[in-house]
Amino acid sequence: METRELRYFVAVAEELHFGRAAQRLGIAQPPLSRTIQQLERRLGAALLDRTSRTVTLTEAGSVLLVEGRAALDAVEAAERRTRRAALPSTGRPGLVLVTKASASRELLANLLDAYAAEPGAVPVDVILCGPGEQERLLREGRADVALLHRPFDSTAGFHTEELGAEGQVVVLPAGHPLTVRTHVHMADITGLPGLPLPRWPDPDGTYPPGPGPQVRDHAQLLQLVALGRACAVSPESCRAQLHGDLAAVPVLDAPKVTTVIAWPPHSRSRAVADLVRTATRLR
Amino acid sequence: METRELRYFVAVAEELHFGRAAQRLGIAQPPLSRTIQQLERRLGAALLDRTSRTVTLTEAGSVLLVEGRAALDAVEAAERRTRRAALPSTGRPGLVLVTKASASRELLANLLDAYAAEPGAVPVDVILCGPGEQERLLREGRADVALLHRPFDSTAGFHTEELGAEGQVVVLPAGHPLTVRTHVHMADITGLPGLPLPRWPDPDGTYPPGPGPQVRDHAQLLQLVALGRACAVSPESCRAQLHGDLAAVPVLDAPKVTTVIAWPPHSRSRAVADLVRTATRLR
DNA sequence: GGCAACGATACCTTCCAGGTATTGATCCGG
DNA sequence: CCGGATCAATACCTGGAAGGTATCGTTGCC
Repeated sequence: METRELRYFVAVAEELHFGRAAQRLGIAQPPLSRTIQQLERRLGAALLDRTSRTVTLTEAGSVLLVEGRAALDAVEAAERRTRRAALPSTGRPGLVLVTKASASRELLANLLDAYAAEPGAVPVDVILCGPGEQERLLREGRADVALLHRPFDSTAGFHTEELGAEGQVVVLPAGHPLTVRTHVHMADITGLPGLPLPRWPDPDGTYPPGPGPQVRDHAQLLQLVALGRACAVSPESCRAQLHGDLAAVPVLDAPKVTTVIAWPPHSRSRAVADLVRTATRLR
Repeated sequence: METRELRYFVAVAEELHFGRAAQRLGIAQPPLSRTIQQLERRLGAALLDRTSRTVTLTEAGSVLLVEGRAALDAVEAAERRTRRAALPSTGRPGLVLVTKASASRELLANLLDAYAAEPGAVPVDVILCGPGEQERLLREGRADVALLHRPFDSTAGFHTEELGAEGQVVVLPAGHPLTVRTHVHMADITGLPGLPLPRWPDPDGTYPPGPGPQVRDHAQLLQLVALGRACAVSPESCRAQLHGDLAAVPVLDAPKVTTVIAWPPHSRSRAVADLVRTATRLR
């Protein structure tokens, strides 16, 4: 199977429309039809059910959509990492680390400082991104290591080392009645009148149905809390980012949040290994 | 990047010889040279340093060798899983489970029985293979789920659930002086006169240097122990496979062996999910 | 029933993958 | 120091496949 065929199939499977898929790929529709037919013949498997009005995925087609995306990601990662490895080493980012913008500044700073002090340390670029994006960046080879937070982020398919665990707090508008408490339980905050928990986007960018405002990142969320439109359950370390309008109260029975350092399983880079070792020593 | 280019590059990188690589690929040498040149131009990176006598990998080339192999595995897995999904469901293996031939028969039997009793269970094919092969089968899409044993097997790049842990025993020829002991420590058995620990092959099939006989699987190993040519440290559960010529004594300070069930991170299969759930309930 | 939408087919053109023959560089034995 | 052997690169040719345009056949819909 060639990546060209995979790209074509994924486009059709996502659009479920040969014309639009062809347009997206920048080719005419007939060659696209033909390529998909060849692919089906070669695999000995129908991938799409087409009437002259609708296109739907067969069972085999859904499998190839999922597996094919993963394979394309892997190819893209190989290409990107190779390109990076070929850049002149002066000034090239030796390592790209990705983490959530909302993550603990302290842990990250400690890690970067400690690593920089290691013999043989290379320059580290830090990418801050919204929740859920880190895994994609790591899979696509845009980053070498990530700081993830279980159970929010999935560590699917990566090597990981745990760096630490912390409890969670509920973030409330300053002056809210609950802020006088030394601690609360989950039951105290689900269904607080006027302060629903927010909804985060699914990996595909859509929001699950239900009450609560839609948020895209942590800054947005804190803004909404300050406005009295939501409350939030967040790791303790976010307290460092709270300003006067916000208050935090520990939630005793909220799940512990584990910070892990994650990297692609076949990484052969000495820099990644050094950084991970530094991180685990920090613990 | 096309998979054809990747396959060609990997062949050259492994052979470090254009002629042999071309032969292995079943093409002539000139088109191979040209394809690699195109690839290098497109990546903007030298992958190979060639004098007219020797070929060596550049830094970027080593990166592409590792990443490219992973990408090719992913493509192959996509292809194989799609083909499987297209087979007529009557009699088709719904699930392929791979485990070491030496693994506990009991756990596997319990798991298969419990899963078969689930509503919606599909037929499960079991592949037994030598140590170290499971990860490859899983990565290449030849299997859907594996039973691995930490710390022997790496769980690199898979989702896992722990199923249980066990201690280890030393397996000795019956009648060996140590067999009268109720337990031993590692120090008692490293350097037993005439009974060295065996050497297992590396992933590439070669053996590390050193003393001790080379073994390829557990049956070989037990044979060697029975012959009085080696001793072995193995998980407790292997006792079920010992016959009269062999004896086992617990090793108190040997690392615990954890049995885990592992599956590819993007598996969307309900059957895999059901099997994993069954396995964790068994625990 | 006619029209619009949409995938498949037919047919042509271009380009590239692959083959053969050869060159050019380097190592090595004498 | 020379001649042959080795090995990658170059030159050139050919067939097939990828892509384009025009058109057909089916189907849903007003």
